[in-house]
Amino acid sequence: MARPRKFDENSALDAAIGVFWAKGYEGTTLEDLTRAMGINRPSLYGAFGNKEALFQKALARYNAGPAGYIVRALESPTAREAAERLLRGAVDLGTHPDNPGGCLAVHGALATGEDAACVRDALTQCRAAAEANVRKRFEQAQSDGDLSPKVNAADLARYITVVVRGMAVESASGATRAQLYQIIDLTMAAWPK
Amino acid sequence: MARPRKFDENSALDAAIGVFWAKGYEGTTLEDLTRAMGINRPSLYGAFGNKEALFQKALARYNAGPAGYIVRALESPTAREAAERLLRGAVDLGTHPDNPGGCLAVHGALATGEDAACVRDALTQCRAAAEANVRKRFEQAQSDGDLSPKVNAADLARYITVVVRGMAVESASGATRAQLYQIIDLTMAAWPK
DNA sequence: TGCGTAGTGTATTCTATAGTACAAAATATG
DNA sequence: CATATTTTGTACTATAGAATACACTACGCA
Repeated sequence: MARPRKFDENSALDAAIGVFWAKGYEGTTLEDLTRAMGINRPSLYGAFGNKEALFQKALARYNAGPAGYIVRALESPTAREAAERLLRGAVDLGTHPDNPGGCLAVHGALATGEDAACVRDALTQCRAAAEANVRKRFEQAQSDGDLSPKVNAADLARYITVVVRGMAVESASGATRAQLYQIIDLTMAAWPK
Repeated sequence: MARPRKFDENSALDAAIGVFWAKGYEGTTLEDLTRAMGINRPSLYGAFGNKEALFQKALARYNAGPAGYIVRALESPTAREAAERLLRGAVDLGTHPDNPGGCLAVHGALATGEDAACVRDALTQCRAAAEANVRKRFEQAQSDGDLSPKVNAADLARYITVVVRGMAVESASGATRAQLYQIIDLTMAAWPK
């Protein structure tokens, strides 16, 4: 019962994700955002609050969308398969031609000034949560019997996670999909027997 | 034959390294810099040019100093030992209590706006150069006979490098030294026979 | 001892950027 | 058809941050 939105909130968020991903939180200006989202400033503030709130909403959508491969990978029948799918998913996402390189959770705000501390911390938590999910999946695998109980699940999860994040850094440096696929094979060569 | 500097250029650079490392290039303000360096703005501009030039000088000093472990590691007698020392050096540097977490080459400017593109590209090149040095060392090892000629040296170098950078991201999330040492063991388990 | 040179300190300028005021526009409902 | 309500567009404000003007200071050398 009022003037309707001219834009689709989710499409606008997708555009914002792209900008934050490519330029990082601090490197992104409101003009970058309004241009990419195809809306003007008051509409952005009306719909999303402010720059930080927009980032948080974009991050939530990123986790549900592009980063959804993580949850799906962890649903694999075995821990080993889950790890392989995690690695492959990270490469595919980070080198997809339609995306900026790497991963929003790594590129968004790794080191920042005080103003962006909230955003930086949100990403840190986001990465920690992902790692914790991997660990839990590996612990489950130990209960299931498809992963040796002698293995330290936390260490193994951290190892896979470290490789995923290293590949995100590497794709920002222009590593190709084929090059990163080779990393997966090497990484999995360390998988415990 | 003029008024002498009140400050030591290298000490000032060390302070600048610390700030850029902790907050990233874009997250660092000139006030952050002048406070940490203990000098005022005109002195900074007089001695270093501008913010970007200061960063480049700081990066050069970082490469020669804190990141000097890379070159030293590559002087190890065997490729395997070089890889282990690379990994250990990265953990030690990235988790040293006197340092910000991680690595300046990763945290300094991974994704930026247009203004910081030069800095971002300099770091990309810096990382690429490090990786190339590792690859060359591994190729040398193949000539020396301490690394199988069947191995793809570029892939192996990229693998080690990816782990190093992933650990840098991880230490920013608060991973401890002990936790990252475990990663080294796992990483080296993939070392080719 | 005076002068030239380079460095320092305060205060300022200029610009970019996050955020907003306000009026016009567009719809649903009475 | 009128009105309440939300969105939109233009223009603005406030502020922070990079860079600098200018006067003053300290030292080497003539």
